[in-house]
Amino acid sequence: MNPQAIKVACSNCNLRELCMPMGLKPEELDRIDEVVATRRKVKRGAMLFSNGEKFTSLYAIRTGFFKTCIATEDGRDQVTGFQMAGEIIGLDGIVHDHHTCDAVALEDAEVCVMPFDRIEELSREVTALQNHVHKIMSREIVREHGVMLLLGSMRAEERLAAFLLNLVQRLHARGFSQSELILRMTREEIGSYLGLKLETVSRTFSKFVEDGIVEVKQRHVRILDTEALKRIVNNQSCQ
Amino acid sequence: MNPQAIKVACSNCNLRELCMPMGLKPEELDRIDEVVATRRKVKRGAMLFSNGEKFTSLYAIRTGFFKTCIATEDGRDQVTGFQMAGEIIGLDGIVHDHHTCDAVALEDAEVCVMPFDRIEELSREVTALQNHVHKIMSREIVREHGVMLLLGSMRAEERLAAFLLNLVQRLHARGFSQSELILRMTREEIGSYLGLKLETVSRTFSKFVEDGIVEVKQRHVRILDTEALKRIVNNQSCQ
DNA sequence: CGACACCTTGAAGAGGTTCAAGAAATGTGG
DNA sequence: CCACATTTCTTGAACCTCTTCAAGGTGTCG
Repeated sequence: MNPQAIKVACSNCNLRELCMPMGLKPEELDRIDEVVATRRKVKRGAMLFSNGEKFTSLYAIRTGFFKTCIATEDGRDQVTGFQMAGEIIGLDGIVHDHHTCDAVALEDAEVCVMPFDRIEELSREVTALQNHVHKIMSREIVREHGVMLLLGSMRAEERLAAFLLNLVQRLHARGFSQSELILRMTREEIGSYLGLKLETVSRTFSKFVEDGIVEVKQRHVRILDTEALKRIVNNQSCQ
Repeated sequence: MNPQAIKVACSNCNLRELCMPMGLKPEELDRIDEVVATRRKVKRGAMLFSNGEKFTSLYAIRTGFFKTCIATEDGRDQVTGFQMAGEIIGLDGIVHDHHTCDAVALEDAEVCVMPFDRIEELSREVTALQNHVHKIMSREIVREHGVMLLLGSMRAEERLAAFLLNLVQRLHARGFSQSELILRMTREEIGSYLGLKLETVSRTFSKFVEDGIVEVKQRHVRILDTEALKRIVNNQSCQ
């Protein structure tokens, strides 16, 4: 895999508002361009980085779809997130200068490589960038709180409903449909993320179909009743 | 509750190595002292900050023990972490300038108040501080990955074993016993953190006692067989 | 077109929850 | 300092959700 060395600019990237700070002065914007060293293509199924690998850079996803996951010696495996265009990946590597999870492309993808030392250097000078980096990390912490809530207190239907709502919401923010989506991951990967077995994911999809909440044809999902999904997530059981 | 305004210095704090960067030059150390504005005492049961509250500062725990938790409108509740001396709390607030969880003192506590704008300002000048802030946030992200693995793939015994090992390990790093600890939280709070009901936590403790792995008298726990706990966490099931 | 990966569905079983009752510890006010 | 109220913890029994095991179906890619 040869990392393709295409020099590119954030300043005319249409994802800028997703992965970079907004409201920059022109001269700051020029400096931000220095953050992105190169772009790199990652084939479906290939790893962007893997557990144990030396940490050098954060990556902004330009196109494609990733999963991050951790695997333990004893064979356990946990998907810790799914990432799409405009999202930043690789934050786990900062603490120990080595990555602690794998990032796998679930479809052909392209990322902007942002060497972290350059980010640190530049964010000492451009306050907006510094603040942006902090917010990105904090956002990831808050997102994970949400996943903990899901894994710790929700039942299968609630988990899958929350998962679908979260996916369409993020896709919608990127200009895609509010009601239709194509899953880039397998039932098993969804299950891993949601703390369920793939059979349970499949059964729960089937139940949603029976109830007229969604249409499912393999990985193609059409949401027929968003409100019903929201009710499933918010209502019931409590504690 | 009157926030006690005692001006203090990191430079002679024995927790420095836990919450501040190491290997600073003397002049940098002096500057770091500027980060801590005041200290604040928090009574057992009181909140350091709460969901929705304006974010202004990070807090370094000097003494005492906290839990952080999120509560949803529909009555769900999830403990997202337990924090002890030397740990930093409040990172969730950075993204939206408001806290998204509650931080509750589980015993009388004292924290160092570190206004975040001051942290940002200073970390533009002191590279070691900048790097330290990044590492702290990344560490929290990695910790949460571990919790996701626990919640997503472990059974009750494995969760409790992992929980106990994590607690003693952190306590030991602070000079306490490797084998004895006092739980500062209730069974219900442990359960919330581990995605279990309090009865299950209680039963699992009882099982560990039967198996001669620990001694439990209410909140006082003595670990008799650390290796057994490790085996419980690492071995079995897989998939 | 055939091999392989992925998905669905059924039936049985296990692990954890729920409900309930009682015991132990803790805190409070007289 | 003791009595009482309250919180916390333990344990049992029934139940339920999700998992496990198994088999067959569907889709995809070389």
